[in-house]
Amino acid sequence: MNFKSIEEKWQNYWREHKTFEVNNEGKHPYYILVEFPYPSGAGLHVGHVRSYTANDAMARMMRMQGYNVLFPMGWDAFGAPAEQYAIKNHIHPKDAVAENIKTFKGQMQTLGFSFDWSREFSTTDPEYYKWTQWQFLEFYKHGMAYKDTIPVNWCPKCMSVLSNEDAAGGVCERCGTSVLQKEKSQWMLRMSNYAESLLDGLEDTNFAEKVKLGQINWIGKSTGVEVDVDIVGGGKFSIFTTCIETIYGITFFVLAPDGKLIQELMPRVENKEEVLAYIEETKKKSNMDRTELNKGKSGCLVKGVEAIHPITKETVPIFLGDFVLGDYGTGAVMAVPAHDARDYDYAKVHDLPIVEVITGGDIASKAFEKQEYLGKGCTLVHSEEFDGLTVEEAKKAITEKLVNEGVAREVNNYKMRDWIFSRQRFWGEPIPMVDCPKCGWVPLKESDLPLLLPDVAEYEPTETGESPLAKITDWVNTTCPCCGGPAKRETDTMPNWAGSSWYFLRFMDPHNEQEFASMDAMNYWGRVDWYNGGMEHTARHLLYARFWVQFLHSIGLVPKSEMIWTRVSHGMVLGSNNEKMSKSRGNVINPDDIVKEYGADTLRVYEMFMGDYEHDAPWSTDSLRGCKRFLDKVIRLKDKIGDCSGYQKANESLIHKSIKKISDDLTHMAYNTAVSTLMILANQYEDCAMISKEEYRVLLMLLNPIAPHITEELNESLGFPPICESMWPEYEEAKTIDEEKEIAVQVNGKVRGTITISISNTEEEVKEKALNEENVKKYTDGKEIVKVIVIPNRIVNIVVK
RNA sequence: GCCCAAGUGGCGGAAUAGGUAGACGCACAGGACUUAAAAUCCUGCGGGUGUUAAAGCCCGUGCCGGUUCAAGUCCGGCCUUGGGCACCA
Repeated sequence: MNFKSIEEKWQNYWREHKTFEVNNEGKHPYYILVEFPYPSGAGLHVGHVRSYTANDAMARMMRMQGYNVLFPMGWDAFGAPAEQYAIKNHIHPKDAVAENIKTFKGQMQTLGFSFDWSREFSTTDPEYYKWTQWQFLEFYKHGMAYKDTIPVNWCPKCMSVLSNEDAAGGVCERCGTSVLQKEKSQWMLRMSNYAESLLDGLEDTNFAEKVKLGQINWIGKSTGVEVDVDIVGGGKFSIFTTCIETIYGITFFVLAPDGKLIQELMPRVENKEEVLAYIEETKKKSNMDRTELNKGKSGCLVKGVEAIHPITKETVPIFLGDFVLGDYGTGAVMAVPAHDARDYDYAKVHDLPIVEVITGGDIASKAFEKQEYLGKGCTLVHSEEFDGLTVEEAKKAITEKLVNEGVAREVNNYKMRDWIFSRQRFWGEPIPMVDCPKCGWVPLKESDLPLLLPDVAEYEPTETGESPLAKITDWVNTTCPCCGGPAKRETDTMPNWAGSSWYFLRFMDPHNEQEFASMDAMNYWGRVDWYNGGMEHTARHLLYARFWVQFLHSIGLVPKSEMIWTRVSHGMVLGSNNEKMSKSRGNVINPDDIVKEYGADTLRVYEMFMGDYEHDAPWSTDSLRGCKRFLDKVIRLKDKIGDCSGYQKANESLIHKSIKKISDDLTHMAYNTAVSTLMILANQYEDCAMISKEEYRVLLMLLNPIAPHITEELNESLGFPPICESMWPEYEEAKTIDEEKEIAVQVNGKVRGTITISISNTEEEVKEKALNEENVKKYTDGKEIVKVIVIPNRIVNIVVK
């Protein structure tokens, strides 16, 4: 059989019959979403094929089960690679993107994915990014977007700001360059306002546990106490601590060199030169230096400014140290070297006293920290009236005392910061804001959206790190939407995560010109029922998307605060050498080559069969050939069709079991066992002298979601209506049970034989059969039978003494 | 350092609720068909022991213990490998 022409034939059939296009009406809406790709120049990866096939199989089956399945596809096409490519090749990114989309879409179509192409869009379409800009203005109008000069993650190679999420680990997500800190004026979204709500909202989702945990860790909530500390001679600052029980152990305070506090204190500082030099030194260090290379605890004493201990009122010195971060907590910490490893190291380096306030550790050698002392019944010392209390009692009592005195508050802090929303790039959504010398920052009028990207010849960032848009003066110079006077446009663009933060809403209503999506459409679909994507997006895309939705919900623009119900992830397809596929490793498999040589159906079956969907799996062309053999066998089975009313009984229970198993597996990501069940069924048919048309068709129907082309072709050749227009086979529970079954008989937990039982056998009958089994008798003869355990339909265990 | 996931044949991997460990496939070996090759079909395939052949027996799911009639699965303690976070007070 010529798979190429069969595949084309059915792909055309589906297109012409609009088989997979859905309306926003009808019973049982179900929204299956697989992350839309960034259409890179490399084309579709076999990894894409794995997740698309899996979700396609689920979508195809559910359609046949009567669901109105929304299974859309689009393009996340803004971003650095397109821009880099444009710089290199001097073509407009939009042309490069159009070319890549064409390639991707063509590849997807040759693989037969049942996407509803009538809903396709790209984040780079003005009709789409108009609404991304519109939503940014909503953030702005509700005080959720603001401009601030802050030290930001700066990639010197990309010459752009990175969000904390993009700079995880202190290196640029794109190019791996070590990230520097740089003061820049940036648009920010107040994501930290939603920290608690993003934690709580996880309750309203069905995300995989590891995804929830990933988000919880990234948000990084810690509960503690903020304490005011008076400064000798007037003034005060605050510190945040989760270990208030150690407050009597304070021997110094440490301020962040990049924080605002030290700047305020500067006039009173006696060793200004030394302090300023240290601040400068810190700025020059990249994140890497600060974390990896600099655990030596650098810092310097701030002379002339001393603190007063909040309880003992003793005078305590203040230091600077870059292990304290300016943008976490209050940018200042109480240092208790006896009970915190960082403080301990700092004290050792700077020769400061160490005072033990919790018993049980060995302060002479190292700090006795909370993870060691909590919950062990350790008690306080050197802590005045709190001496003798356990750590847990003291935590409560000291907090109470300070709160009552009005010098402390219980607070939560989060590692997650506000979202840095500016990028100094060309290829992104322009931020629709205008800077007017009279009116300040003014949003564009809604009627002026979309604010289009201009056509330019150069895409390189400027030498000062400004966006290439800054060079286009006739675009930059505009009039103020407020006063009409001359003003300048914002030249930064939005990060690549903006468009993907709400695309799943647009798919519900992709052609709406009045709204980003109508409430009716969103109410109809409800939410994304099933969202499949990579684990690497847990702390970024998925978090941004949830934040975006929660904000839109808070202003009444989306129906639910969580618009994504189940989130699952897939494993990678590795090279045959078990390493990540990459050009440099020379282990890349191009899906086009496989489709050409083996056909789309074979590739689809293989990728479903290759292993546990959620885990990485290495590529094996040998195994792929095995899947080709399986499909060939299915084709050959057609020759066995005949009149065989006498044989049908033998297959009946296996057929019912197979329907049950595959229906179940395709919705539980057990694709590999679904394929093996199909193989078992085909093997069974092969052992039959003849099979009926109907039996054969069940196999075709069950295999169809995974191998849609060949099954449609075989089905048609038998004169049946197309599978994609038929109902999914149903099974009867009663018929999934075997009449007869072989079960094991154990003696003292060791298998000594097997017996064949029938469903009509009573427990007594089963017991008797077991006791009479030849080999079993060898082990029971002359022994006392203590008891016989019969697990119906499973096993018998005879306990002897 | 902290958090998560995973360790099962030569390989990818199966094993609902604890109930015959190794389904299904790959690779390999032997055989059939063929002038030959391909394709296809049959047989074997964890280790050891045993036998003309079998039956049978012993060991076996990273390691050490435990619970149970019964442990790949549950509990305690380790080891190893991936992944994420990392001076977050």
